[in-house]
Amino acid sequence: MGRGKIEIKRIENSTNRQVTFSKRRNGIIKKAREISVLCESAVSVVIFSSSGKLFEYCSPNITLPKILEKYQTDSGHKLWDEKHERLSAEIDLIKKENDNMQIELRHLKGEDINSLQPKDLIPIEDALQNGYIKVREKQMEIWRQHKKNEKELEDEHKELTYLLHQQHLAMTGKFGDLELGYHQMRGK
Amino acid sequence: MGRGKIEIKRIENSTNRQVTFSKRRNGIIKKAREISVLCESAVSVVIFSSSGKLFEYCSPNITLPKILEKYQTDSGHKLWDEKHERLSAEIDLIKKENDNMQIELRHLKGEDINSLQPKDLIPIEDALQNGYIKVREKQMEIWRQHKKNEKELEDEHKELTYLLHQQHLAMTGKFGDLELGYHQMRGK
DNA sequence: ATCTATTCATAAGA
DNA sequence: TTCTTATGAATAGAT
Repeated sequence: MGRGKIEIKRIENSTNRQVTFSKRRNGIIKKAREISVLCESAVSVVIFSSSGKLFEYCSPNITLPKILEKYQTDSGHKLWDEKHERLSAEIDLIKKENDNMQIELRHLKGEDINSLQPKDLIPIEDALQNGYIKVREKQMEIWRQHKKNEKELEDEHKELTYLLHQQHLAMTGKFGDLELGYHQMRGK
Repeated sequence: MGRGKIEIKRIENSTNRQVTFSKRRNGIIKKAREISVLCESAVSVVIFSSSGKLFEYCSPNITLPKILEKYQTDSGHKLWDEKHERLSAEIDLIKKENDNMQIELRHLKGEDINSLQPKDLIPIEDALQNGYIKVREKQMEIWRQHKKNEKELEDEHKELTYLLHQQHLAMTGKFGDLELGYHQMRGK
């Protein structure tokens, strides 16, 4: 297609190569656009020139990430590196952990236990008893602490009342003396 | 380029569309191969037919992941980083869920309850009691079922024993008669 | 699939 | 780069 047929091998003349690149690149992208419209297909074209310049085409109504995601699932080839897999693996792991805990939690709440065997019920029962004992112990401890505080407060209150009374007595006594003296003086 | 010019718009005839797709797809991939050789450029073409079938071309001496990595750095567009972020966010979410469940579980087991307030202990206590009741109920149910089966088996056993006895009596009776007759004959 | 009349893409030249 | 144009390639429609 041109003034002469060319062999498909690297074009040695750099200028020629660049010109041909430019023309053919446009050609490919035009063709890509056409096929995506004519045949409503999703097309992605990514081209780097030998000098490293980037050119791309992607069908409308879709994005390159979406195309590549589909590419991955369809082809089975991994595009996103280990990091992606590590993350996915971690998610799987945590989800599994999650499920196990969910089950354990539900069992402790007495849910979904119909499918359990008697021997599976025993550790659940034990755990519940154990937990109950510990929670009760804690509540008792709090109660005792509360009582103790109350007692201390009461004692302190008594002490203060007593001191106040003593002080009152002392002061009354003094005032009594003063008043007494005063009246005595007046009376005299 | 064909027997007639065509407008660049969706080909309505499904068969035509498929044929055209096949021809043009080959054309594009051929062109891609040619430009990558002629101009030593890196080219990636990914095409999905409207039916979802995947076709691809990638220049030799390079891989799609490499092209896409370069694409990311050159274009600044995120292809999979976005996905990574989504995965990371998902991990965080699940981990949080996990932690909450872990805490709930530990509380139900009577662990880490020192920091709890009395009012926080109450729902835990309730849950433990509730769970315990349900587990005990289940155990009782199993026990009852077990007893019932045992009873049925016993009854059946009695029935069989009885039948066997009856049969035995009947047979002994017959043999007895025979033996009696025999001895009577011998004795005679 | 294969054929072939046409249109299209493009190599070389300006 | 862009335009021109001769020529080979691609392909639409038919078989």
